Amino acid sequence: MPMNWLETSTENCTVQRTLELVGEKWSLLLLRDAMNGVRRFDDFRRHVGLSEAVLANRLRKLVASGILETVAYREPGSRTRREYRLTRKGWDLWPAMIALKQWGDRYAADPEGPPLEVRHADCGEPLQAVIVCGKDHGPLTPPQARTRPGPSARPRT
Amino acid sequence: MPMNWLETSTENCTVQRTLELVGEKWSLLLLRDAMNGVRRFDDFRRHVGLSEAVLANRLRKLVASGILETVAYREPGSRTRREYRLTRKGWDLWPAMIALKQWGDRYAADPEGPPLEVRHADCGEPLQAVIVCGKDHGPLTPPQARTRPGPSARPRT
DNA sequence: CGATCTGACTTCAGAATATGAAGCTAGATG
DNA sequence: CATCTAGCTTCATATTCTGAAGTCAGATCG
Repeated sequence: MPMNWLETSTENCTVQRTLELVGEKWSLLLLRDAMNGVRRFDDFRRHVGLSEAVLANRLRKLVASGILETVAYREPGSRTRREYRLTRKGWDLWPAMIALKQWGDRYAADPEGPPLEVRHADCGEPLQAVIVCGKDHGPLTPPQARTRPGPSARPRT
Repeated sequence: MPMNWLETSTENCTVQRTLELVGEKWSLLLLRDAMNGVRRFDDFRRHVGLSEAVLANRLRKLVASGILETVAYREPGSRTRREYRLTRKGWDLWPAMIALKQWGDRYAADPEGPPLEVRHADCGEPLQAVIVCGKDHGPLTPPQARTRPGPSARPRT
């Protein structure tokens, strides 16, 4: 069992594995749009602004990993088509998306603010991503966290 | 002012701007390592496992955007060198990192668990990324959020 | 004082990935 | 049965990444 992070193999790092699924160029932007209700190939293509070849690849990959699923739909006067919807697994990336948006709102927004606001439906206050612990202590800051090797920590080869 | 997301320009989207800074391949993995105490060029290179050319580019970009800063250090018997440390702005990506790790811990970990554990120093409970609102209602789920165009929303051209 | 070592890069050729445009396909519709 | 369209594929070109080799400057060694 490695004693510190530099000696620990990153082969089974869960951040790394997450990024292998959603960390490619465009993937998180597709999920941003999906979380805002976009579902169709052409809407993704035009709104996100990526090439069709890459879009088809990314959607395939997100479906294969269970983050999106295809659902048949039919508009009157058109044939059956498939749209892409977030699964539970996909929606579980919502806190990460809000956390990225929150950072961008603070450090990268236009002076007037962000182009999209996400608020609590009940009270109208803006959302925040915070870190708490299993006993609801928090919000926590990095110095309040303790990091240790986990059960699958293996030494770097 | 656009009425819905599909008609809204993504040019000033804060998620997109965040990903332009940290969404390239390797960037978030470098920040993962930085948050775990890695500071030196060669340690990043060996532990993260990317090429030196790309590492130099990424570090330059992260320093240019104020996420990392270089600090001179000197080990006895060596010349002065520079190490890379997270700034406040860089540490503010911590909730996003924890949120990505949390998703990976749930959906992409080895059966035994993750190779790294992050717990509350005081009570030992694992950390969680949760979404709350400014009045501390929460944790919130996607259906409890309301999304609207923000102050800088512009129509798509 | 010249030779060697080391950490931190830079350069470069070849491989992988993205872009933009054109083409294909299968069910409507006229 | 010819045309239209959303949803892909294919392909040539451009960008980005990889792996290896080379550069540089300030130690230390002999």
